Amino acid sequence: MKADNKEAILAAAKRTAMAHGYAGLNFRDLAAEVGIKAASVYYHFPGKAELGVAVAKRYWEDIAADLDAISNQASDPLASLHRYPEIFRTSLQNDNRMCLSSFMTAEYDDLPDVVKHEVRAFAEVNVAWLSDALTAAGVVEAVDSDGRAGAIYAAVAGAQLMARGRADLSLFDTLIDHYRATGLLPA
Amino acid sequence: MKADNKEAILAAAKRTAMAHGYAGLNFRDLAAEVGIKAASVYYHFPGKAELGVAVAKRYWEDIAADLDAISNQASDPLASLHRYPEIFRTSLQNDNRMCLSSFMTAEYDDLPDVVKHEVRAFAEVNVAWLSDALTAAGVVEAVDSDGRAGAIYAAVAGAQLMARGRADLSLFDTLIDHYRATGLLPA
DNA sequence: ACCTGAACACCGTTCAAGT
DNA sequence: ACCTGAACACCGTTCAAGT
Repeated sequence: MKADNKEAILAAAKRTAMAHGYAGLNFRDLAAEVGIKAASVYYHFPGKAELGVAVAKRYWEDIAADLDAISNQASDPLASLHRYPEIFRTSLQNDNRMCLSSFMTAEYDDLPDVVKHEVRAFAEVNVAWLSDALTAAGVVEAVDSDGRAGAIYAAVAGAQLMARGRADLSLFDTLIDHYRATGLLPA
Repeated sequence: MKADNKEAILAAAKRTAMAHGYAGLNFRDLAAEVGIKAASVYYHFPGKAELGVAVAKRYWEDIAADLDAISNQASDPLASLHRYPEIFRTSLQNDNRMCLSSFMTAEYDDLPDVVKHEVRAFAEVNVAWLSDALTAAGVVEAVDSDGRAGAIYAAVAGAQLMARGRADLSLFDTLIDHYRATGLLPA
């Protein structure tokens, strides 16, 4: 059990940050969830900034793995693109949680610099994946792929935020449908 | 000066909430900004929930007035629609602040119910305005205008969030350009 | 190596008391 | 009507001490 406590803290922190943000992370509650004392958390993470870094990094690594899985499973780049919104849909399905990175982007002004870097890394991972898929699918010229990828990422993140505000998963699906119908996302 | 303190608190709270969210509002700092003691703020607002309601309500009222001004100044509905992103651009221009409602939507799980209602009102005001403009401009059938309006609102809010994360106003403009190029926003 | 109890400073909030 | 001082509970953090 001992060696797993650091992992358990990270997992609990990830769930908490996806619902309450960086500001919502606190060592006492985290410790209680894991079954240790608040002071013990400091053995694994020297401070809140370092915990924040570890959580945000773990988050984009997990998403990067999910995106990889989509790329590998999909029959072609267009099929991959079609599945992209699933990443954000899954969070909403999980008790109306949201992208940890979107939440922390809102909290930008209150984030330690080291955490900011991991939050940006999440956006970069998403944009890079989308950019590759868009180019491979022949949806855009390679020169324009990053810009279009950013637009898709921003729009899908916005759709997740709006759907969370109404606690309505079907609204997310409707918004994505509209992105497809208007041509932002390939149909 | 006395009668103005409530107004001064609201103004300071609005600025704070646009940078640090509902969680970032605190009576000590607000009081210091206004030049009174923290306990005095409780004379004007019985608690944080009531302050949150007043701030969120004031926020969407202000935006509703801005939207009205756009409608009245613009030569036609299409010109109105073209100016819509200005609303979100202005916040970023103001020290990289963001839409108070987007921030609070992220904080959804930690919001008192009364505050949630005002946050939803903001989205409704925006969607209703967009829906009217879209219909009047003949961009969509009246039946589809609400869905399309929601998609535009979500996408523009997402663009603001992403641009804030990079503290880069020009990124916001680029994203909006892409929404226009792909057809989500009328060109 | 991993955990804990006890303590500190700080902040959100309350409230009885002031003018 | 409007404001304040003093207090309370809570949280992030530290650290000496435990096994």
